[in-house]
Amino acid sequence: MPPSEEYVESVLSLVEQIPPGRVMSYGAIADWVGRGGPRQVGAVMALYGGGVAWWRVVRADGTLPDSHTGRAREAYLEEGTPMRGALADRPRVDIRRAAWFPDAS
DNA sequence: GGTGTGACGCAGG
DNA sequence: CCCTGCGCCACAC
Repeated sequence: MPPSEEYVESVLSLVEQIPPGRVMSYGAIADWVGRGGPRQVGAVMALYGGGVAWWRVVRADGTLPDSHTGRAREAYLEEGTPMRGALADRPRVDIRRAAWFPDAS
């Protein structure tokens, strides 16, 4: 069984609010929606994240899933997302500068 | 009930 | 920087 429709909606709608150049971690999203955990958020993104800015959802340490690092780099360059080692083969978002929360614009 | 599995998180070594 | 181990939530077997 896939996650409930409401849960999927609450997660995706939150992801859609993340401004360009900013990111949220799986755990932060889970805390904000108040249901499930980081792994549930990850499951939602894996199944239904294709329609949103999935590259703005990263791990708490700023890294991304290996399969997405390559495709995300171009988006990061365009949006000017703060990164560490932008030119390295393993790009890493500077989570401390790029982290975003709904109430903090 | 028990076990395994994840687009995870965090503390240790 | 690397690798482990354990906690975590929900689900499938």
